[in-house]
Amino acid sequence: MSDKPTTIKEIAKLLNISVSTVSRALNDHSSIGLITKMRVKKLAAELNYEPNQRAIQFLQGKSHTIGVILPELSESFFSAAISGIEDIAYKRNYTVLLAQSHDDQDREKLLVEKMKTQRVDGLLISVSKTTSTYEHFEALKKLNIPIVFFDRIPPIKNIHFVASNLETGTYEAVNFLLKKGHRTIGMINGPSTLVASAERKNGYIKAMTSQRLKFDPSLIVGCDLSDQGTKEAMDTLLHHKRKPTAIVTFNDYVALFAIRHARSLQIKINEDLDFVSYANLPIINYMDYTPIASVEQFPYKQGKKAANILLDLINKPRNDSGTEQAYFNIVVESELVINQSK
Amino acid sequence: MSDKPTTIKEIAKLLNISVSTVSRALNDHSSIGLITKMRVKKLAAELNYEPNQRAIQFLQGKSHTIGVILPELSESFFSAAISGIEDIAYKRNYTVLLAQSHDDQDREKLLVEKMKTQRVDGLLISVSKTTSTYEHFEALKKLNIPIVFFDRIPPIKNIHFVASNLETGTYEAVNFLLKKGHRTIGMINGPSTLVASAERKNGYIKAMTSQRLKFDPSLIVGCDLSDQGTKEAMDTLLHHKRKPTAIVTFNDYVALFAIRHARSLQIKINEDLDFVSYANLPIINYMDYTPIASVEQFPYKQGKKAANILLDLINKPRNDSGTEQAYFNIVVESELVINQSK
DNA sequence: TAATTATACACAACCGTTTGCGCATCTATC
DNA sequence: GATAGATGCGCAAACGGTTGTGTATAATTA
Repeated sequence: MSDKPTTIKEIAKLLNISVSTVSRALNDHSSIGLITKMRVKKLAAELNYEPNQRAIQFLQGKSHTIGVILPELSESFFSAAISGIEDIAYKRNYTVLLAQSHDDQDREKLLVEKMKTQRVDGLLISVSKTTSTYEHFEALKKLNIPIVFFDRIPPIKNIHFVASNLETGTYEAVNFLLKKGHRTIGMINGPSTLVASAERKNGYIKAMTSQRLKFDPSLIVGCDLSDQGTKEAMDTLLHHKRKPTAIVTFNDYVALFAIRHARSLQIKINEDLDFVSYANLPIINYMDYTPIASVEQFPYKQGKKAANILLDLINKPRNDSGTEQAYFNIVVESELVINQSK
Repeated sequence: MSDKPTTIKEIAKLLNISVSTVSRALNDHSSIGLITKMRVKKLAAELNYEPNQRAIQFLQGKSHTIGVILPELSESFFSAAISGIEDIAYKRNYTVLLAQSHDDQDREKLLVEKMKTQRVDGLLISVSKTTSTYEHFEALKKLNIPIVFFDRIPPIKNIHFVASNLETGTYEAVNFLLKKGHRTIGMINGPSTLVASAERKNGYIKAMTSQRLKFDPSLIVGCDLSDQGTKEAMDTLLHHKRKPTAIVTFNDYVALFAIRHARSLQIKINEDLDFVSYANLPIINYMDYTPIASVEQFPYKQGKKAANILLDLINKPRNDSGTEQAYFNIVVESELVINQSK
């Protein structure tokens, strides 16, 4: 029946007062008399009046909206992250515009563009794997739309970001294995192009050398993270002249496949061979043969932190003068979690 | 340096022409001369002009935005669904406003309210578990903002919805087990308050009776879906006078825990006891002891379908006359997927 | 050549709300 | 009783586009 939402004009007309009076009455402005305020509020309530946010956003040049671009929403890391982002946005009365790049650079560029024309107040982004140029972010910077990069950080200077430091977690993980008595520890690492691979490697090296053990580079094998690649990496390690008694895998998918492969070779998991991985999968606890420990990256927490930083940037007094801008480079320490169930 | 985005006014002033001419030139209106068009477009490109979508949305009373309210983004079913929703929205040039209710009725109400004040063109929602009243949806209806309910459907009349029919999938699942030779089939079902539990039960009964087998209600045990509840349900079934040789579990979490419990009792999975479950978890394929088959609900596909229906509703010519409104009640058939890896 | 018709642009209203400013009316002060 | 200050409200501009209508100039036709 009723079609268009009630406007302030209609209220004004019905009460024979001006729109400005209605507006001020609703906002409890001091210059409006008590009786008028009451009359306006009463009618507004009856008509289910609600201010048109689009109009206000337009008028004020603020959208109270943040854009979020993630590679893949169905990846549990990112869905946990967006959950944290949305929680903070909700709490701080912001709205979330969501989009996924599907790890496609071109789509990512289009999405950044779209976010810009949508006039988001800020952007939170985890860049796609294929992204190799970064000019599309410059445009936002020029418009003073803050960007907070998240988890997947582009290799450029002067940016805000939140990411986990896998080095410390890896260090803990390897140390944990060393304390358990392992001396030959293998690692199935990711592609060397990823920052995350380097961090894992560094953590490994630090742990070994801190125990005055010699670092053997051949115990770290690269992997394209596919099932086939994992299998090949495992075979390389298992045929190594110093056969490892424990293996650190790049992520849970790799771990699970590696474990399965090892079991098919009659290797006894958690007896002959221990695994440590990085937590991507929530249900690892339900499984039978699992890594004995995981490096947890706290995606939900990271999402919350990134969102908070972005909103702080949006609401901080503008950096009008030529004073130097500070960049938030937040590192969420990863942490080793010993698998309880085993 | 540059602060505010370029506006059409600035272009007009620089070229000494009117804003309307600039607008029409940019939109290739026929009444604008070729030379003028070129000049305008050239300058617009130089100034990186982009139309302010917020202004256009405001002017046209359309936001080209759909709201999506889901209970929990970190649940894989919903993250897969939002992925499908976003893909369709992107393809059809709509924008997604995302929020999660955390299965809290009050928060859900607030979010619906917020979506309304944000003037979304339509709403896609999977209602929270605790939602028991439904007036907050009525307000949207009055404003002609279409709602498509999704997966979790409220028990009210005259609504659009997309949901999966678990009855057919369950029927297939039980039938599959019967064909494999099983005669005593147990079921760990969910709380009887859920529609989904009834659907599973009905599918079970239909499959049994269609094979002229007697339906034994005591072989279906309810479960609160907790680990402890699962364990108790399993014990009930395993101590049943007719010990089942196969069990259908409410979801993968229940299945995995049930399997672990059975194994701890020295029961040989897939020899002494077969399991069939409902697919919630993407990585079930990586596991060692898994259900031999799963009822797949295609959340990604459901998300796409729901989004498409919503956008069709938004863009269909208004139902001005008193003609009856048709309601989309789309049922996405669930489907039995035989576990390949076993 | 005058009348007609395109052509190419400008003017102005509009969307819903906020907000600075101006202007009455009333009360208090001297 | 005149003046000052407070009180309560209206007017109008502004945000950035779109679009219907008006109008001057140029091209076409009779």
